[in-house]
Amino acid sequence: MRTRHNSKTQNASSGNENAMRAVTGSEGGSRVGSRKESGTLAETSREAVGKLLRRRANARGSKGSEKKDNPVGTAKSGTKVHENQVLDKRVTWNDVDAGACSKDAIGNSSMEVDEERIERLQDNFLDKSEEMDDSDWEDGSIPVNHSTENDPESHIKGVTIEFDAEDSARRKPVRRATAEEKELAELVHKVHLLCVLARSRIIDGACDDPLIQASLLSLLPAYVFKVSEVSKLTARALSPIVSWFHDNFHVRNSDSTGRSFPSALAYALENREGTAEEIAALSVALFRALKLTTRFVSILDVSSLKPEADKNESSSLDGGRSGGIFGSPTLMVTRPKEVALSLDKLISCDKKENVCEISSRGLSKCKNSSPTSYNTQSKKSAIPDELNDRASDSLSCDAHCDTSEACHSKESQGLKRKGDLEFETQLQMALSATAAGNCKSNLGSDEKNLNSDENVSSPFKRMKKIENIESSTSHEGISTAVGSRKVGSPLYWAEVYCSGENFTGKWVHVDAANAIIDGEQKVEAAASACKIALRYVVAFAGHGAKDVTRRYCMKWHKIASKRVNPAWWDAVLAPLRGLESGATGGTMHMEKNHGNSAGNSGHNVESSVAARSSLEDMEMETRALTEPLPTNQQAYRNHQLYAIERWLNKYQIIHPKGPVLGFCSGHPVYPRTCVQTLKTKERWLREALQVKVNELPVKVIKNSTKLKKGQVYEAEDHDEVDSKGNIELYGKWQLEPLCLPHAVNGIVPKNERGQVDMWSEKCLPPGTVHLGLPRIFSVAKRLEIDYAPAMVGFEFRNGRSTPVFDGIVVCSEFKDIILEGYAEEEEKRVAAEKKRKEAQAISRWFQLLSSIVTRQRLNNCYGDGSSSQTSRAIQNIKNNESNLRVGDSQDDKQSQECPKVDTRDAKLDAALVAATAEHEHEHVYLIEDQSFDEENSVRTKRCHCGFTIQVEEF
DNA sequence: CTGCTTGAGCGTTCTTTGAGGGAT
DNA sequence: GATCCCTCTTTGAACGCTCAAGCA
Repeated sequence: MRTRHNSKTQNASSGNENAMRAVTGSEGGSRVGSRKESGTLAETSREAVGKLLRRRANARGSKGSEKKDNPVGTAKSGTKVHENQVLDKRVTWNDVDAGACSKDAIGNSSMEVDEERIERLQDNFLDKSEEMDDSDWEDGSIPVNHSTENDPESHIKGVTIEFDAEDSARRKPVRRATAEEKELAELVHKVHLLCVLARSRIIDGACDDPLIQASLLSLLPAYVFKVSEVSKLTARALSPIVSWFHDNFHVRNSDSTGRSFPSALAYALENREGTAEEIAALSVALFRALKLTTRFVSILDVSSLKPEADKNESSSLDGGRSGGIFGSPTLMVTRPKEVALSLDKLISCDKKENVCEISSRGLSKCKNSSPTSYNTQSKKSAIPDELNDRASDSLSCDAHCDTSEACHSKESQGLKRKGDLEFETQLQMALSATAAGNCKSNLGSDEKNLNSDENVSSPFKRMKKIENIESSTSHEGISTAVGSRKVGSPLYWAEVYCSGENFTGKWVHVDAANAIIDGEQKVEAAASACKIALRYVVAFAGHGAKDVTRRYCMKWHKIASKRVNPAWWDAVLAPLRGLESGATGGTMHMEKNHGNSAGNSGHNVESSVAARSSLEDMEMETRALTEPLPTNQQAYRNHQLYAIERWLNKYQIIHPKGPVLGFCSGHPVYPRTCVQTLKTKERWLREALQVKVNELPVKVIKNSTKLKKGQVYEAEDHDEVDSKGNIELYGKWQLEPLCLPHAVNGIVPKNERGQVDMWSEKCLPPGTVHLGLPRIFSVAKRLEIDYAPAMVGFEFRNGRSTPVFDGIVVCSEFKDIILEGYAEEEEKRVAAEKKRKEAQAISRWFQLLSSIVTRQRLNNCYGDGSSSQTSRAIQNIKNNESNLRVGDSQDDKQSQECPKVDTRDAKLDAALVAATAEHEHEHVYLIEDQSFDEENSVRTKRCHCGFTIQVEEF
């Protein structure tokens, strides 16, 4: 009885009604039910739910096969049941939604569900439900909603569907993003990118605020000032200032005060604590105040370029973030509950030589000896305090600082959020991946390692346990990993130009908030641990920007596909790049240093800036060209640098076969530059290239296209299936420039079809010209000059491809003659065309006037009420005509209702209106009232009512 | 958990050179 | 009878890219 269409209508039109009814037990759905042929929706739902419950009771354990061997009824009834499930799902979601307003209805006050998210889920579901087949319906257990147990009817009406996660995952319909969705995602990505770029420029601008800088300088102890006096700045020299900054400024739980960024920065400075963004900005401001060439660097964490990516994330990850671009960590209003957990753990274990560690001793000393820093934190909530403690402890690499203890300490205050656990696990993983074994010296014993191993697993297990607990309560089908993602992630830092590094100078990564110097290699791992896509790392200075992703990204091939079209991105950054290089190169400090370091006083500022910029570009280029070989084969499919033969497509080949750069799963890896594209002879011809004599095809592939009937017969007759069934391909190295036969004796060399294929100008036979003019072939024909139609391509018309011609090809010597002839011909043609049009116009006028006269005569003879309509129509035509001649700008409606005439006499106007309205007036054109304009051959006839008509006389 | 293989879905690219019937 | 002009059935198959599932 009911069809899918029915279901959709209900979903779309009465979802809320269903929800209300389900929750409150009201009769809100009766209107919907009345649309059905028999039974209300409620009844149908009840019946279906009952069936479902029976089915589950009878056939539990055969979820997958339920559809096939439905024990209840026919396929039709199966559809019916599924449909009710759909309705019930909506009911449940709406329950949740409604529950946000009236918790008592649900009785589950602990349920924290983002309404927006639910709406999106509903929308997604509605969208998808339209596309789903019957096979896509999911089964689910249906416990009675206890919240409504007071209502006797609600046992059935208020139904909660318990989603079987495993089942739904297994049977999740494969739905791929459409082109439209992809386009939308790309647009959102671009807009988001621009927004975040603009935001970062604002931050960068705020870092230049002289007041902020002066305030920071006033706080600075004398010993730190030395850094500004160093002639050849090195990363190590930055250590004291970074240490001081780290001790005095803290990342705190953000509050959305809604301040503008500059005032928020001032506020953060005053309180010596702020968001990660603010603290990073303050560090940049401090460095700039010390006349260090400094950039503000940010990971532009924007919405995904792919439509599905965000959806997947949203369904499984951070609910707060998942709301598209607005949930991003680079919010205009900072997100709540940001935890100041940091990368401190990472640095503590990194013993890399070029990393300047901040001594934990110094920190603890500072903690103990300077109570001011604690005083400033007195306003903080307990959690950030504890987290700071934890972070500090971890920094000191103390045995007591491990995550397990953090867990335990946290545990003592109640259950830790699953998100925090997840994050810690991720951080642990990143830590172990990036700095495995580096802690040995501090930890001192294997026991510690064992401990740490245990600790890695411990929160993980715990998290799973919590997951189980939460899923068992099954109050919400949505992941509760809220806030787990991108917390404490490295999103902002500074880059300080150190002229004393690397002989030529170097931009050094400085994350003052986390007390990390020169930790550029750790950014990727840390970002990965925090599930941040490291797609765009942009450095800002002087309101300009430069993409420095290459410096922080070791696996470019992984992110290249996640970045926007490079041409667009380059165009966006083009105007900013100049500003940035201008700002980072023009300081006195730099000039002095460069002069000293280069030891060449002849260098001026501009050249040094250019040199610095190009050196950095070279550095990043070098990184691009020296990317390590991927270890998995898939990565070679579209790798920009490397290729393996296996992933080439049918028109590609490795030539020459060398050098072999390495091996991946036994496959030799070649440079991508060795990949050559092959084409057929005909295809090369289009590029004005021909295969050299005696060259054999480098590759032969099967022609899989089906031959037409005639061709098949022909092929069979001549036994040429093999020769025709293969496609011979040639490489570029087998080619030479196209050498077409020269035109001789005014004869154009043609192909077998008697034409010239004009794929490009290069395809033109020597001694000929292409005249791409319409109808020019007739001139050549008339002048008896040899020519060939110029075919410029194909187009599909009426289901088949047809050649497209554009003019002709003739020998050069006839070009002028033909063009002259063409000009004459065109002149004649234009004249003839004009003549024809005039004749046509005369003919049409004659027809029109004859018609009018005839109608008028008939009207005079036989006119009565019946003809009034025609008469009115003629009248209107006349009136409009007269209006047009007057050039009145009034609109049509007005001209029809209140026709204007040549004369402005109001009385006549009124008379005309009256006459027109009553259709009783008959115009009379007296000869003495007529005038004739000889110049234009126009005769103007006037009626005594004021109506005029102009007639063209020939 | 990661990487590989395989299969499927979807979008893009490539293909490619009339015939018949009515009017003039 | 020759020639011109208009309309008809407005492709569809292969390939490449991407993703998900299954497996090791």
